[in-house]
Amino acid sequence: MTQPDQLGVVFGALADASRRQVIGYLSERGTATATELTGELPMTRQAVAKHLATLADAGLVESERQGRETRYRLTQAGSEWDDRLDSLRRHLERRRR
Amino acid sequence: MTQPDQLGVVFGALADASRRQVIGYLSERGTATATELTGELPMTRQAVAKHLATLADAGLVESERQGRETRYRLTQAGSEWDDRLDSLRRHLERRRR
DNA sequence: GTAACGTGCAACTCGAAGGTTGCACTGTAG
DNA sequence: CTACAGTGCAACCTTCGAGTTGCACGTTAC
Repeated sequence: MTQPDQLGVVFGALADASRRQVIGYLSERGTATATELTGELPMTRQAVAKHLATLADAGLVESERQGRETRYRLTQAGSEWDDRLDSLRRHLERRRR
Repeated sequence: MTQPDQLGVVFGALADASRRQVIGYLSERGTATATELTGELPMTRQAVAKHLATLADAGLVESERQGRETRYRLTQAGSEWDDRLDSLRRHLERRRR
């Protein structure tokens, strides 16, 4: 248990609904800044920035600074998880009825 | 965000390495009691029991009391996740090299 | 009946997670 | 050059999660 536990970090990142929402948003829009995302979530910019940092730690998101703004986008792993999340949601829908 | 968030509960349950270990163990053995599992993990029986409760809340595990012991086993959803975890681990292995 | 086993419940500690505010810094627009 | 937009950093608060100990209760064995 003293090992990195990559899987745990990823699941931990995906456990939060706000972060999954960010993934969905980035999947639609391609890229976004923390400030832009703040308009979509009921929290401050700094809170959003923390979520983005968590997603980045999990390797689901990457950032690039352009001038005075920092743009975030999904990594390959992040896109894959966006797809898996869709599948899972459909799976749950089916099971529930 | 005030909704049940099933997915969040499941991911939260899977985020812990000990709990993923329990899932693997139940997948191999079929069933186990909290006391049995305590032999496999570096923690007390009560801690294991809490993990099992978390897994049960997520719908990954179910329990049945038989006399003085309570036996746990994977639900259908739990078995599916055991498979997905295997796939994910292989996926990560490939990506890493 | 009594002793031992397996469990469940409650109270507690400790650290991390999610969120906030305040401020300093760096670009860009006039 | 000045003002403002966009960040990043740090301190703080509060809640939750993981783990512990202690104890009471039902079940099996002798």
